[in-house]
Amino acid sequence: MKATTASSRNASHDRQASLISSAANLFAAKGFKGTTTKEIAKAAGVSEALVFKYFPTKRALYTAILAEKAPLSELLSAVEECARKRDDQRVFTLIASYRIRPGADPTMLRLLLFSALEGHELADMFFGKQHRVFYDYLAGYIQTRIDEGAFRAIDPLLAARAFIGMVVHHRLLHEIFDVPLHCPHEDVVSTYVELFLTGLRPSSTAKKRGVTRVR
Amino acid sequence: MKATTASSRNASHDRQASLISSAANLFAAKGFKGTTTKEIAKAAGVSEALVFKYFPTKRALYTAILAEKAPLSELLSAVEECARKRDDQRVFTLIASYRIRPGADPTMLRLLLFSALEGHELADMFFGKQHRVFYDYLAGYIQTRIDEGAFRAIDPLLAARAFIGMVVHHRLLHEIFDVPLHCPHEDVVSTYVELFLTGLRPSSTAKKRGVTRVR
DNA sequence: TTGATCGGTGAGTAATCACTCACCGGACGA
DNA sequence: TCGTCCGGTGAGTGATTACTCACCGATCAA
Repeated sequence: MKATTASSRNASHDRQASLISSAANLFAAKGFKGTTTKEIAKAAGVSEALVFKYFPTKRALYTAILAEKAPLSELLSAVEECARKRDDQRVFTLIASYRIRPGADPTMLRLLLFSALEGHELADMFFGKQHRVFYDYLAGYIQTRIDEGAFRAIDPLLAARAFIGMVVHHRLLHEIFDVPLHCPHEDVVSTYVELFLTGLRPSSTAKKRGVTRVR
Repeated sequence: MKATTASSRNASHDRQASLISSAANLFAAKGFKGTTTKEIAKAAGVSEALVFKYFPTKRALYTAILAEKAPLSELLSAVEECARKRDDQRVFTLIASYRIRPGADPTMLRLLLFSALEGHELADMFFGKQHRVFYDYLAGYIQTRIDEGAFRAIDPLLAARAFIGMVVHHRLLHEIFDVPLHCPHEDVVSTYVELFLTGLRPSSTAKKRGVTRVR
């Protein structure tokens, strides 16, 4: 019944992976509706008909891409290491550098934005895997540091969003809007981290600027 | 030769405006390639053929939208007022509230993102009108306050991007990724402003955390 | 050798796309 | 009353789309 040897199954899997990779680049560059199945086939070096042997519809191919791509976790473990040592500086520097690092490819960010804008069903899941973990983890860490008195009292989720916001917005400007970077990324990272951590430190003098909590 | 009375010219202009408005909503919701001219016509309540009487191509209609939309400047004057009085708190609160305000419609942000992602020729101009002015103005103000000793030394452009980054990212999460807001926007704004301004204040003690400038 | 089962393709198909064109009806000056 | 614009439309046009199908050649167990 099934003559699928190991090698043929490998070859089949390779084809599938190559299709996913080619399609991901095209979808990231031109969006779902902006990419044709003929282009995908040409980019993968096969006929258009073969695409539909591996994926029943164009949308299924798109879904397979979003479901597969979720590369992180090697970062999270490094961050956790620093978090245990309460090295705030390095915790935030790691996260920022990871996102701003020069070689980071824009594919993921563009794919994420396109999927959210075009309202794909899996966009939420994609966002969850790619970003939500950072917010939750960061918010938890910030809460801990507040409890320990290292940070001043602040909504930890908002603080986490603020930091990720700086960093992601920076990528957005650079990769999507082609705004040129006028200084090396290390400086960018350290400036953001410094700005953020300074903003979180408890004031030595009991500060009195009532506008913060109540309007 | 020209029997175009004032009223007819008005009617013509109204049609055009109504087409632009209908099309803008659709383009914002589904992108350029995701929107059909038939849909635009139906949304405006006219025949598809009429769309092409007013705009030679679908792309020309899109271009007209981007070229027209640029609503701000009433904000900038209010900000300048506060800037003259060196009311940092209010300067940044104004800018943040303007972008986070509850009634702000997501059309502009989505249009901006779509145009940048889809690589429209006018995307840069659109971005310039909608956002660049803020960066330049803010960076200038921050530089002034640094010179006056009110803020610590920091790259003013990066600082401006950091602040706008927090705010825009917040909108992005809310409007594009449907992340729920867990607290009222006034609190969000004041938290961000407080975080940012605290991060900019010169340290009373001569601080010594060498990581900031050199890697 | 046979024949069955693969991976792979060229040549379609129906639907949809942006865009065109011949034509309509009513307002208006003569 | 007549002619002439002019805003507006229904019914197309060719091109492109996602997707299908009949078919090919290589491989390999029997």
